Amino acid sequence: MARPKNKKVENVKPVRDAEATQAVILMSAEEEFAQHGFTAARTETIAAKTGVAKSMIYYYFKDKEGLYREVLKRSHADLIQTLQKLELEHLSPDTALEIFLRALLDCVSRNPKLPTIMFHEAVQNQGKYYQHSDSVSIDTTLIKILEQGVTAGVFRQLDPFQSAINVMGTCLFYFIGAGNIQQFPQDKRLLSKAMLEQHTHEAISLILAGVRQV
Amino acid sequence: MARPKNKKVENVKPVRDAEATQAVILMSAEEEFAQHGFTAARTETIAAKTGVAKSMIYYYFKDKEGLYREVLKRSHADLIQTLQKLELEHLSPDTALEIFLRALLDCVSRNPKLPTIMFHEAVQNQGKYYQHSDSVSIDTTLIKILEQGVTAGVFRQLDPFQSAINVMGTCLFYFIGAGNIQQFPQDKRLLSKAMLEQHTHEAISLILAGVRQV
DNA sequence: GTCTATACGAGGATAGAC
DNA sequence: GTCTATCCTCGTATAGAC
Repeated sequence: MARPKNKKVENVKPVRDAEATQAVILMSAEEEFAQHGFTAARTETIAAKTGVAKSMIYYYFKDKEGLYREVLKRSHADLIQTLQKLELEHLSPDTALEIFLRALLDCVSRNPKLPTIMFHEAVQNQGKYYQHSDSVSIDTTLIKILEQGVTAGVFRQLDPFQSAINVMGTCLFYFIGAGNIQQFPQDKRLLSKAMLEQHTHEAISLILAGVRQV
Repeated sequence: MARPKNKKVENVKPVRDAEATQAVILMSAEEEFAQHGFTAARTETIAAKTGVAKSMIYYYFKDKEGLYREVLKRSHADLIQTLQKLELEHLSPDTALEIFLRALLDCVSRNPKLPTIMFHEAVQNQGKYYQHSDSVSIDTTLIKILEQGVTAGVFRQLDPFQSAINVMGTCLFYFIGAGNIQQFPQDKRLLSKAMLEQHTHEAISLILAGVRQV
């Protein structure tokens, strides 16, 4: 059976599309790093899931660390940007908090791997691949909101620093446990659209009720 | 300067105390596994921090996995036991919740490495080293308390399952971030006694206020 | 029980053909 | 740009002396 000439129907692999190749590597790498962290991640596993040769990783990203840095950068980009353009200054603390939380939860719902990536980076590498701007500034924003709420009297007497951490925990821990608890029947997977929306709602309710002055 | 005879002051190492050797290995291993998880942990690093030879790990624990299992078991023992003997059945849901939370936070404050060990196990290994009894039962207890509180009307309308996860997050996330955020001046280390007590207080306050019916 | 030395496999990285 | 084949370091695990 003859094929149309000038068309490689069989042997689809050598597409020679640089962008596409990088994209699949990055996607596979994000998954691997999210589950295992930098050290325990295997370049071979990353390559295997893409279909492209392992050496492509080194061609495009120099080495494992280069790939890791790129994954870290891209994973955080969306979150950083979203939170930066929030304009919370002129809002009341409780509205600001709700908007902040909704934005945060939207981001991580879109990219559920982000919390585990952050976690591995924080625990394993003590955050050494983070620029001082990144996740630090996230917490700073939240601390400020809480501080203003306390002084304004709309939030109860809480420690802004400690509470900021706990609030983040309420939002993000869900995604850390997700991998472990997801062996559930039906459409109760923790990362299904319905469950993610519910988590967003539940987390925001819990936090707002938790900080409010009674 | 002569030393008392029959006393090895110099060359302290060959003590030949089996229990002591195992103990130092386990302590060092717990630290290493807490930071890096099973795969990324290095037996050489574990041994180096103890002063005993690397081969002692294999002598006492067969292999890296055997050591890991033992660390896992011991780390969880305290928590499992403490929560099992709580007797929460005859208490009102809000009192039960507070007691449960205080017990949980006491345990993890005594052993701050536990949350990161759990985390690594959940994310990296998808909980495969867990028996079905362990951390699952922790959450089950919490879910039951929340359910009873909702039906009794003392808690607001919340989803017990989702809220249980979020409550755990409020308590435990602190310890996950601790390694990363601890570069703080003075006695503001996140794992200092004062800060741990404050965290216990802040977390309980946030949760109780967050679930209560208004 | 403890150590040193070493075997062996896994995994990161490179060379060179196509 | 992509692949295959190979190198070599690092890390687990064992052998054997003390």
